[in-house]
Amino acid sequence: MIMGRRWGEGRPGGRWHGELRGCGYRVTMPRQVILQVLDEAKKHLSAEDIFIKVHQIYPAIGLTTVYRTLELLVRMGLVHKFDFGDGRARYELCDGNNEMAHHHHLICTDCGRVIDYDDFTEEETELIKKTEKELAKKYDFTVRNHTIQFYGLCKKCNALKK
Amino acid sequence: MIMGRRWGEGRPGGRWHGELRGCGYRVTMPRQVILQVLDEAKKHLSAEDIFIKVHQIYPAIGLTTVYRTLELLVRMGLVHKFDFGDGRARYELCDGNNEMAHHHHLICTDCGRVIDYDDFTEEETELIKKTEKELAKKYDFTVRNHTIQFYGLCKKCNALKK
DNA sequence: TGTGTTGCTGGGAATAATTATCAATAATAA
DNA sequence: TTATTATTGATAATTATTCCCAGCAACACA
Ligand SMILES: [Mn+2]
Ligand SMILES: [Mn+2]
Ligand SMILES: [Zn+2]
Ligand SMILES: [Zn+2]
Repeated sequence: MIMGRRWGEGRPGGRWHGELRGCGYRVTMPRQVILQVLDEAKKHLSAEDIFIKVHQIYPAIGLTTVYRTLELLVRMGLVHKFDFGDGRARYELCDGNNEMAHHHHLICTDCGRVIDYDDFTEEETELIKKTEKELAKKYDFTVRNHTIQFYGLCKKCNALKK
Repeated sequence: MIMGRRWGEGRPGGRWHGELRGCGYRVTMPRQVILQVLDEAKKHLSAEDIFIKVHQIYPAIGLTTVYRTLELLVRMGLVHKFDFGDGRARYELCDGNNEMAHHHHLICTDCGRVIDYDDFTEEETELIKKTEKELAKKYDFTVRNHTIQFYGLCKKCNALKK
């Protein structure tokens, strides 16, 4: 007797089968490929970036579906949506078991460069956890995630100012 | 002999005379009124909110000028620009000597409610300062300010889920 | 206190990201 | 396999923000 294997298991985008079904959503090709693209991405992508990458794997994809799916994944808490101030949203898979660890951002207000930053000190991680707990208690607010962004001037723009 | 008083001094929007002139900018009515409105605001306003309020004081104002001025003030570091994920930017006067102290945000991903949060512990404030210093050194990045936002479910939406 | 320079403004048009519509399609339960 | 209905994709619509440019006004310098 062969052990049953759930559909999509082992396939790049099929890893999230359980997550989707668990929330009562259907496991469709667009959803799988979008998740696969997000998973393989090493940096924050815009909706259009994602559309282009998905299109190479699954040409039938529509831009609307990309937006719709991203919104869904954000609601599900699987994806982070960021705004770096350039008029388009960026998306990153939340740190699960995968590549991209949770990180914060340094954003240059001059040239728009974004630096990912994830080598937190023990102290930092600890304090954030503690703060979240306190906020939860004080405001009766269930914290699901957070964004921390530092704005200023990057190395290059700093030099240019002098 | 009467002590000279700089133009606009004492007037609500004239408080920033020095800031503007110091950067080589002209002190115009739109700029003064926009700053006055931001100063009197108790909460984060959208560009349109600001336009409407300014319009009551200075009806000749144009929406374009509001956007232009806000961009200028953000570049000058006098104003904070936020994105709460509803498609429109929000603006708050940076904590100077004035009303609104520096604060962070709790954002409900369900209903969009935004809670201002500014009763930091000594520990929190300290760590942020320390982190900024470390980042400055490590990435050669001049930190000018930061945003910290916690996403999750507010009290009301939490109750509704059950 | 005039006057010239030029930074600043306002209205309207243009742009571009995101959403809404809706008939066709395909995932899932029976 | 078949029925149900969530999901999709093309297109149109929306909407925040930016561009453009002729007229205006702040202010440096008389
Ligand atoms: Mn990132
Ligand atoms: Mn606020
Ligand atoms: Zn830069
Ligand atoms: Zn809520």
